[in-house]
Amino acid sequence: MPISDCDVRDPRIRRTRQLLQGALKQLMEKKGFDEVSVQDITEAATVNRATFYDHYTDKFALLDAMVGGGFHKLLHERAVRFDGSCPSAASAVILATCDYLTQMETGDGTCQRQSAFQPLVDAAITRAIGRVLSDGFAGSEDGLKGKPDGKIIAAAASWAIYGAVKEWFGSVNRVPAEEMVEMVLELVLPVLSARVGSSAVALSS
Amino acid sequence: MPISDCDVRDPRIRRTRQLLQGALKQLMEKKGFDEVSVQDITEAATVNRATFYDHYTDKFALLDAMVGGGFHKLLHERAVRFDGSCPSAASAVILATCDYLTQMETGDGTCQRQSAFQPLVDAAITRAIGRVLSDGFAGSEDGLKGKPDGKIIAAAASWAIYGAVKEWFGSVNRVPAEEMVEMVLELVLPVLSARVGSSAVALSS
DNA sequence: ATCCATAAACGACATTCGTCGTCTATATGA
DNA sequence: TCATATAGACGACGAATGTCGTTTATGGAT
Repeated sequence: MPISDCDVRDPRIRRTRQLLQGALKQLMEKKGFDEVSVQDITEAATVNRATFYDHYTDKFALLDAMVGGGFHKLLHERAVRFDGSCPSAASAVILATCDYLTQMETGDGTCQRQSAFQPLVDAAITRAIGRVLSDGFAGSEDGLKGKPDGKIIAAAASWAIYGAVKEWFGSVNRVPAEEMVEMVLELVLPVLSARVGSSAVALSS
Repeated sequence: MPISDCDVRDPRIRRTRQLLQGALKQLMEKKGFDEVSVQDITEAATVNRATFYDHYTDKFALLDAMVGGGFHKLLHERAVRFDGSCPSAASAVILATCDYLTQMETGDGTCQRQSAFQPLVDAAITRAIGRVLSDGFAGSEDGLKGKPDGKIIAAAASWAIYGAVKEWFGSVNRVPAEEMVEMVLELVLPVLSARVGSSAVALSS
């Protein structure tokens, strides 16, 4: 009984997925991700274990959906949109990334040092950032000679943003997020402007 | 019987790990990563299953070590070193990334569409790139006011490089690697130069 | 050549995983 | 309201996982 398509209109599907994601989120407040079994999740969600596999291939897929969905929701709540060029929209994306990582922080040091957890989170968030940026580069699909197209730029920029923010987040004595946003923006703006930029970027020291 | 420290000098340890990595690599030429069980690996490696867990917490950790080690080996073979500034060393890193992703390509469409595989690979390679770049920024640990320090820049740059190359690799009708290297270099150079760069980067169109 | 530390082999264990078929409950449209 | 399609519950299954404790074999140092 695999779920037919991706018919999110059916309230039963939404309900079950919400329950599963909620259960995982709740369980992760006390345990590490890989100490949580699918049984634990379905038990806490009052959902049959077999039903879990109707929705997600494994708990990694659930985590992915949860993180990606959560970050996307945050962007939506803040009405963040990237208009293709650069100005404050990029800042909003960067700040959202900082905030999301911060809000995801677990209580004490029982934190995540597992094998697959962090990479999954990284991938989910990076993908979400990439979508926002890609959407910004919508119409201008110009594949001009030698110029990187929008997809490459969006990929480079989104990964750069996340990499920088992750590094910031992992550092001791974190600088305030607003300050970090400025630094990252400074780093990433030239990347986002590369569609029209000159090839040799001369920087004054 | 967990392995004492990380005493790679003991030939027994090196032998076992090499066997395990070789077995996984070999098995992945025919099966997808998540279709390979730990049993399969240890069987092919003629290593006891319990011994596997003396070396790696799970097969994800093995994959991580394999990919990270492989990429690091490639860089070492090519004597790639990043001297802190920018010139052709960055190109070498980018090209190596292109080549490594290409060489990792599996035969046919039985490819990797699993949940945790790609993120793990991404993380391992990104980390390896980050190490090279970080090493380049060794001595100059200047935390000047408002300026991003070397770690942030290295993180942003390494993630940007990998994100761009990954996008390139996933695209249909791939442009030649050399051409890609140029594009990525153009995108990333301003990031790498940010330590001394001015805050407002004006680009002529 | 001998001794000691330690890696690897081995068997066994409870637990979890992923999948299956069947039956019940619920949503949607006529 | 009723019919139908489909999601969820349930029980069961073989396989894989992760962890033991014990025994054997190997490497390095004296």
